Amino acid sequence: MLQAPLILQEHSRCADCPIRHRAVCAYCEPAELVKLDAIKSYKTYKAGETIAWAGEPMDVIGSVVSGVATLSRTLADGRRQMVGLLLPSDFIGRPCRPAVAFDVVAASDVTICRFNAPEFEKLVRATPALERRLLDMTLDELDAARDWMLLLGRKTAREKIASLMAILARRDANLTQQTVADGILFSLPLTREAMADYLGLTIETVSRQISALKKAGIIILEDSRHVRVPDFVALLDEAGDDSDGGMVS
Amino acid sequence: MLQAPLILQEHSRCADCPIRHRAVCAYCEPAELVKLDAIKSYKTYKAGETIAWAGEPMDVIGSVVSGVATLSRTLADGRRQMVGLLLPSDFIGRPCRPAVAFDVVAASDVTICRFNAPEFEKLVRATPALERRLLDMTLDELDAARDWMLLLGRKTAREKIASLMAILARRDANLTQQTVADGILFSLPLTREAMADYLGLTIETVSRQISALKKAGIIILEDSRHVRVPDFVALLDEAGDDSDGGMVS
DNA sequence: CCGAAACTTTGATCTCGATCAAGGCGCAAC
DNA sequence: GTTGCGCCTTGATCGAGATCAAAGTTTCGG
Repeated sequence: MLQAPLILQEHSRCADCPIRHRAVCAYCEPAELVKLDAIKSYKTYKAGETIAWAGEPMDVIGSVVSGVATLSRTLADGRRQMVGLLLPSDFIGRPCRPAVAFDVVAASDVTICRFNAPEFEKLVRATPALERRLLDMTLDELDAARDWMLLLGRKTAREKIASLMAILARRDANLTQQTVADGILFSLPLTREAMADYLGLTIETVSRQISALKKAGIIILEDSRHVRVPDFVALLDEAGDDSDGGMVS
Repeated sequence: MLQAPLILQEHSRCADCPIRHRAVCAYCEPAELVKLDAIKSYKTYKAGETIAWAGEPMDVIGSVVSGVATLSRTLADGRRQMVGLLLPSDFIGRPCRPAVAFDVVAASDVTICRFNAPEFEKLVRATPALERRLLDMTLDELDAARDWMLLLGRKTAREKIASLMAILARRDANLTQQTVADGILFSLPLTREAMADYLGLTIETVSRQISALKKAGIIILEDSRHVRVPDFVALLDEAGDDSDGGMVS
């Protein structure tokens, strides 16, 4: 079970960097916040731009401030699988590892709050609370990855689409603190191709299954990138989990 | 890249517990070994026995000494996906988490070296080196899980089987320190059903693809549970990775 | 406004792996 | 021995999703 995302009010100085809250600040002392402040900078990437290639030296450590980034790997013949979706407040980078393990690509325009890598690692080493927090986050990501393995290995195309919608709806609702009135409204921050790469499908199948869910009344397409879910429980039912619809780290 | 498993010679007192080496001892002081010694016990499970159910309170923390255990999740209608394979020297359990996240099942008779959970966690909290080691291990598992996502989402049945064979061959070779003479010989510690659950296939497809690889000369079946690989590179080629064939944590 | 490019949808057909079905093998109990 | 039970293999058929193909929609620069 994901702990509820921590919203910004706790430390006023975090207002400009949502990330530090969820990813780093949760268990750390105000003193560490100041130290993190000193080594951070912002960078914006255009949609489609590659932020880091697998195998490169690790210099991307930070978090997503806005937009969507993806982690993926591509086989020699071009088949691609996305292995992680990085939404605002998600942490990027593997602390204390020399190289990037998967390609990091901007799915939309993305702004990232970056920490100077060597200094960040030095700070981590010196701060047990930070290290503990990183372990905690990594365990969350591991659980999410394993939930996704169940989806990739055993769910039908329709269940895959419903699961993805449920995750995005939940994330969006958390971010906007929106209550469920005439249904949840959220945006699809991914192209059909990106969804296909995430779900282990083709774009045609993604499109067809979205149409099918629309026809069944489970979702309503405001336009091709905005979805309304009148009955979230019905959506979860389509997703096939008995549990809570899966989580992104 | 997996670091070479640490073999036993480093501390003589570890001789009876291979686990502590790979999972815990690598970075810790001899003093911590003594403390771990004090809270460990062994337990053996029969093949097929469930070691822990998802959702149960976490009291299984330790490592596999011999045999094979699996992590899996099952959908309401019975579809099952294995999300982790726990071979000798692999760590079991999520430090400092209240509940088990996936079913832990013995695939063969399994002996586990268990640590008293509360005391283990206390020791972790008090020992930054241990905590760092756990973070490191968790990152390895995360990478392995994501590699597996690529397999589940995008590889063909034949590539899946070849990938699994490559992983098992590598693990076995590492354990036995065996050199490649007339090929690598290793045992399949899994039933066809377990392989199917791991690869997102059915048992019939697993059986057929193993037969196909046999017919193609990529593998030689000594019997249904023992495989010889005359040319490991040819096997990797069938597995479809450009990289190193994938790793189990 | 037009035109081009990127993205999306829909249709027709094909194929890989699932499903259904039968039989073989190894082993333990009787 | 025979019976029964797990486990594995092989064959025949089916179907979900891939592939091939075409057309509709949105966006953006001119």
